[in-house]
Amino acid sequence: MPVNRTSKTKTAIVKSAMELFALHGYKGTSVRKIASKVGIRESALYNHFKNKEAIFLTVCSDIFTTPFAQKNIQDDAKKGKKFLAGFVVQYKLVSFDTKKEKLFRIMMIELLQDPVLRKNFLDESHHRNIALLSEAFFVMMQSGLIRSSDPMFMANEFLAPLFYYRLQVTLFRIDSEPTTALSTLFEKHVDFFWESIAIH
Amino acid sequence: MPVNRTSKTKTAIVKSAMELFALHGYKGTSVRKIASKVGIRESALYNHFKNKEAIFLTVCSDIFTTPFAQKNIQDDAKKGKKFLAGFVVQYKLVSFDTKKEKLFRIMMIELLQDPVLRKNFLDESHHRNIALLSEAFFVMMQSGLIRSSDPMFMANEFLAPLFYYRLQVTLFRIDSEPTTALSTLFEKHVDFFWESIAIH
DNA sequence: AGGATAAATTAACAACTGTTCATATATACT
DNA sequence: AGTATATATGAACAGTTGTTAATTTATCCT
Repeated sequence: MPVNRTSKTKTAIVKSAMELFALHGYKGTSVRKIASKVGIRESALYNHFKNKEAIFLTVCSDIFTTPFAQKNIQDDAKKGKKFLAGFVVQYKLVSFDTKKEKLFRIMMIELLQDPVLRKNFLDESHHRNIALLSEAFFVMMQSGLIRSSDPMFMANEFLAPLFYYRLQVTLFRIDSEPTTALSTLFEKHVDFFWESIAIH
Repeated sequence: MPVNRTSKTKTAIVKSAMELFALHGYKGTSVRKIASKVGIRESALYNHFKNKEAIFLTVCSDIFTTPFAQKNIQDDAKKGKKFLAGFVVQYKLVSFDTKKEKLFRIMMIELLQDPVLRKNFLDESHHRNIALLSEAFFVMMQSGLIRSSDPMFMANEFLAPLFYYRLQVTLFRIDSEPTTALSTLFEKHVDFFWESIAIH
C-alpha cells in the first residue's frame, strides 16, 4: 500500500524532527539532519512536506492538546482539595510524559522567538488553565470551602509553582539527572496550598 | 585616545549583540548582523573579540550578577513579612529593568540548549535564591512567626510565582503589551503568601 | 504485465555562515 | 614628523543552509 508507506515515512519524519527540534531548536535543526535521522536524502522530505516550516508546524500541532477536559467544574470544584489534586495529577502526568516533554522543550525554546507559539501558549495553556482554576476557586469560595480572595489571582498562585516544577523536571531530564526529588513537589504543592486557603 | 575609541566600539558591539541575541537567540544572530548594527564590517569585530562565542560570553557575563546581597539573614528574617516584601521589591526591580530583561530573554532562549547557561541558572539563580529563602523561613519558624513546614519547600513555593510573573512580564513586553496588570501581582503575592503562612 | 503514481536519488543553485588574510587608515607615543 | 600600534576595510575561504529540478526506483491499480 502506498498510503501506508507514505504514512510511515511521514510519521518517521515528524518523529525525528520532533527530537531534533527539542534538542537544538528550529534554527539549530537542518532539513539535512532530519532526513539523515530518518534515513533518506533531504530532497525526499519535500515529497511529504512543503518546506521546513511545514514540518515544524506539524510537530507543534499537538503541543496544546488540552488534557484537562473538565466538564462539570461547578460540581467538581465543590469537592475542594480533591479537585485540585485531580488537576495536579493531570498536570504531573503531562510533565513526565516523554513525548509531551519534548514538545514542552520546543515550546520553551521558541516561546520568546515565535509570536504564534507565544500566543498559543498564553491562550491555550496559561489563560485556559487560569480560567478553569478561577471558576473552581470561585465555586469553592461560594461554598465556604476556602477563604475569600480574588479567584483569578489565586489561580495564578496555584498554577505558577506547577509550571516552575515542570520546567525543573525538564531541565533535570536534559542533563539526565534524577527527578525523584522533584516528583513529590507536585503533591506537596496541593497540600501546602490547600492548607493555605482552606477554612477549617 | 585609542583606548577610549577601542572601548567605545567594543561596548557598542556588546550592546548590539545583546539586543540581537535577546531577539533571535545565539544561532539566529550572525556576526554580520551584529557588525552591521554597530556600523562596521564583520571582519572588524575580530579585532575586539576572538570569535562569536566570545561575544556571547561577554554579553552573558553579567546575567547572574546577584542583586540580593543579603548579609544578615538571621536578623533580617525576623522582620517576617517585611523581609519577604524586600526580597520581592528586588526581584520586581530586576524583572522590569530593561537590560536585565534582555539578558533574561537570552537566558530563557538558550536555557534548554546551552549546558553551561543551564548550570549557571540552576546554581546562581535558583539554588542561590532557594538557599537564601530557606534560611529566612527557617528563622521565621524558629521565631514563631510562621507555621512550621519544610523551609526549602516553602522557599520553592514562594519563589515559583515570582519567576512565573517575571516570565509573563517578558512575554508581554516582547509583544509590546501593557504590563500594568502584571505589576501588582508581585505585591499581591507577598500579601497572599504571608496570609498563608503567618501565625496570627 | 503495463501504465500510472508515489517516493526516492543525485546534482545543483544561490544565499548565508564564521573566520582569515592582506591591506589600508586612523590614532598614539617619542 | 615619523614610527609603531590599533582598528578598519575588502575580498576570499570552505562549509552549511533551504530549496528545486531532472531522473531513477519502487509501489499501486487495472
